[in-house]
Amino acid sequence: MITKPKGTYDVIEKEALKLQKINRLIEFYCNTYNYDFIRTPIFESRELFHRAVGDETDIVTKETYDFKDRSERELTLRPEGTAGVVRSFIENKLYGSNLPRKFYYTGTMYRYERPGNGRNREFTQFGVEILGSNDPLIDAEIISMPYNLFQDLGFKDLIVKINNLGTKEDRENYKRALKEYLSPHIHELCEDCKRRYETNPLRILDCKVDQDTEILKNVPNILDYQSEESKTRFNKVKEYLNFLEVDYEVDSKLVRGLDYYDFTVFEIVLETEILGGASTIAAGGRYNSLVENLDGPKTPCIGFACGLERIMLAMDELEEIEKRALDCYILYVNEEEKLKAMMLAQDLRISGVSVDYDTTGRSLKSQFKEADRNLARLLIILNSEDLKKGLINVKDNLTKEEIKIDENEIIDYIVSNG
RNA sequence: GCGGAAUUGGUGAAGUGGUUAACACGCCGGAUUGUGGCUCCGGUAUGCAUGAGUUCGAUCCUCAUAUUUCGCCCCA
Repeated sequence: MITKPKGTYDVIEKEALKLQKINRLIEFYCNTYNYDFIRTPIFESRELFHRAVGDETDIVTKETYDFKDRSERELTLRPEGTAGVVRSFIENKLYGSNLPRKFYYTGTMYRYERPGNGRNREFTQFGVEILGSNDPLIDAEIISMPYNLFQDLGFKDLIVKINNLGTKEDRENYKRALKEYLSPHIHELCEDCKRRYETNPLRILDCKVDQDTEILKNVPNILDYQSEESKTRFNKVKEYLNFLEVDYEVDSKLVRGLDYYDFTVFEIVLETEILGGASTIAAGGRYNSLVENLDGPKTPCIGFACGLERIMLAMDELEEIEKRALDCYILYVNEEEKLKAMMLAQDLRISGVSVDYDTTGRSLKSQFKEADRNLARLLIILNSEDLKKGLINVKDNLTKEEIKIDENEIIDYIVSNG
């Protein structure tokens, strides 16, 4: 038997219902927020991700699916969605007018990592990118949008964590102060942090091992190392979030794994047993230098991405999603009736009524069961005797009332009662 | 990339080194000679993740592989 590749999964049955529900809600929300749909390639040139996500990030150094095509082009399966959107924005010269551009997408992303609960090698992200506005109001809006959407889905225990990374200069200043503070304590840190001290000191902040030590508790605060302008900006974002009634907490140790972020960064966390260690369901931030770094004009941007698999997992805690109900199920026994069932189904379907009937040779009893499994509202029970008189039996599957309808009026009757 | 656990039908699962692998749900058929969802009866794994080994004999022991899962790392 051929099995699915490691870290992939099939969306079927209950999962399919959950995904459809999420997708409908996403579509609805993005319309109300006036976000335009965008689709970009699943694979891009390798260089794009190296330059956008960052050469030294874990995502690029050890998690990408890289391959060469038959013409030796170096390609990479996208590990995230922002780079492709920004590339498209630049390549199609969308920066000329109509700023800001607001895009949303859903699509599969690929990261070669250890699969587990809420982590897959092929996974789906819903994301939004707003290019061309540096207004703190946009920061607040892009945080409140998924926040509202998740609440609408039924999630209660949402925690929004925000932080301000400031400008590149701010971060350089802070890194210097951080290293200065940590240098006498290096030997007390965990092995990973010793390495991070040189490569990416900011990441020490959210280390799980050293988190509770005195050293990290008294670490300098990134918010104290920012310019007045940066601080003012952050205060505006928080003020707007208050107005939008987003319940947030400032987490000065929140740093993100992608290099392109500056100023506002945020995570939306869902506290639930089901998700275990994978409780961040959406995350994003501002990336004001990325367009420029990818050879476009200087354009301030912000975006977020949300992992649909994690949401689907967490939805198990919510009430059951009901299956799509069928308007009508046709039951028959003999060949003559079967032919009639087929033709009736065709006429009804053309009229916009959802209809089905058995094609496996089931007994009449089983056909009733099958109708119930499909949550059929009306049953058409064909009967040769009545058919000869031009009559068709229609049974209401709720009230169990059955009536005989003239063959010529059947379509109208079903359409108006279905 | 490192360490732990798991893998029996459509599903939930019990079980044993030796004839026909419990039980339940589901599904299919019948009782009900064309109107069901209750009841009763019957059927439903030539196989216990895959491959190899030990053995007279393995689903059960050993090893390898795959997948899943928990923690680390990282992230959505």
